[in-house]
Parts: sequence; C-alpha cells; structure tokens
Amino acid sequence: MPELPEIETLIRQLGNVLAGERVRAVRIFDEKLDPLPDAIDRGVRAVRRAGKGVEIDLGGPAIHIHLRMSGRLHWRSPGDIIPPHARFGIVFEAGEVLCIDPRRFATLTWHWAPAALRKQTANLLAGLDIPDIRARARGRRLPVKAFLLDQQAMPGMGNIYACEILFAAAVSPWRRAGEVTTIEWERIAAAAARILREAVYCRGTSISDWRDLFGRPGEYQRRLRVYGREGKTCYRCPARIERRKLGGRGTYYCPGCQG
DNA sequence: CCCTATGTTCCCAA
DNA sequence: CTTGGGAACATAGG
Repeated sequence: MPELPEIETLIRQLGNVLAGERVRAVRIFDEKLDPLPDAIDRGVRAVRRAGKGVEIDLGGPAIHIHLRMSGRLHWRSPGDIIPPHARFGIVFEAGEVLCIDPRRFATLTWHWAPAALRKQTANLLAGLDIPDIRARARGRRLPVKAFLLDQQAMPGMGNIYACEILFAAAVSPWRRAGEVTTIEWERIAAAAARILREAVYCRGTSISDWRDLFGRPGEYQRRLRVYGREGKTCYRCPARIERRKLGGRGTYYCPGCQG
C-alpha cells in the first residue's frame, strides 16, 4: 500500500524516535523472514527512504524494509500489546518498530554495504529530470502510466499518485511513453512535484488502512481528484471518471479531458 | 463464489 | 537480448 509519501512520512517519524537508539533485538514472528543477528548492539546513524523502501543505517551496514502491499510499521511503546499480523519487530531502548502485514509480502533484509549497492537514483521529491526522463522513454511503446510505475525511472512512484499526476497533467494513461511530448513531460513533472509534496505534508493517503508510525491516518484522501472516483463527474469537465485495468492495476482517468 | 487491493518478481511470448 | 503482459505471492473485505 505505501507509496513515496507514505514511506517519507514513516522515515521522518522513525528518524525522530530512533535518534541515538541502539538495536537491542530483532524479533521474527513470521518464519518466512530471516533473523538479523548482525544488527544487535549497533547504533542508528540515520533512517532514509530508497524509493518505497525504508533503510535503517546502522553506521555502514543497514536494515532494509519493504512494505509491499499490506505492510505497516507501528511504534510500540514498552508494555503495549502486540497487534495481530505482527511479522517482525526491531527492539530499541525506547520502544519497538513492529511490522504489521496481513498478506505477508513485506520483506526484511540485511545489507553490509547498502551505499555501495544503492544506485544513483532520482529523488522524486526534488523534482523530475526531464531530459533524463525523455531519454529513458525514447522509443518505449508501453503506456505512460506503466512507465511512471517503473521504479528504475521513478523510484517511489505508486498507483494512486500515478493516476493523480496524469489527471493533473491532463495526459492519458494509455499514451505510449515514447510519444509523450516535452510540454506534456513538463506538465507531468510539475504535477508530480506538487502532488507528492502535498501528500507528504498530509502524511499520505488513507483509503483503506494506511496508518503512520503512531497509528494516525493521513489526510491526502480528501484531496484525491481522480483515484476512487469511478462514475462520478470529473472536476474539470462534464465527463464521468472511468476505471480500467492497465498492467493489472486499477486505473482511474477522465475520458473527457485526459487526451 | 466473484472481484478488489497504495507492490514486486518471475515466466513467457513476440 | 529487450520489451511488455500476465500470473503468482497470501490474506481480508465487499
């Protein structure tokens, strides 16, 4: 479920709560996941986002968490109950970072040198590099929405925000990526910068069950302009919003004004 | 029973 | 080898 704004919300909250903390233990509740014995007693140097991944930097080596579809992170203070579907917990002096994940897709991995492995990837919050994007899209025949969801080109981009960005930019999700014009890429880049920043400010989108580290829902669901509005009148033209499958994902768009 | 779900990866065909 | 599409992963809810 979580996309870039939701992960950004989590890493900011984790950065506050884990400052100066040391890993006391890693508890594995789901046998699918491997234990992380090398994490014990290491101090937290930083918490950062890598696309949709959470990276807890332990001063060189790092713990990497990917929440996939249904994963959540929950801050458990000492003495609090453990909620259902807990898959692992990272125990610190001040409390425990619990991963709650009904569908069990979330991953927990150990990396000795993540900085070396980490590719030089764009930070979408800093803005899109239009020449770079155009070069990557050149000749590609896949729909532009599928291109936006390519994590190599757009680390952190997810289904909800891709729909919102293409609606704001008035570009059809089915336009072939290689045929998107420079003017349209400029509109997409402007929409992406604005929407992603607003969504971070709102602490994400709580459509069903997204909650932040402290169990609070986000606010961006109140600002969605197209996602989830199937059958309702477009905010920009008289047409009705439609929903179709694109690459297996529900895709909301306005047939009237998304040329 | 059907379909859906904010993600990624693997397999297969062109 | 590349590209793009679909299924699989596992579970809950409508």
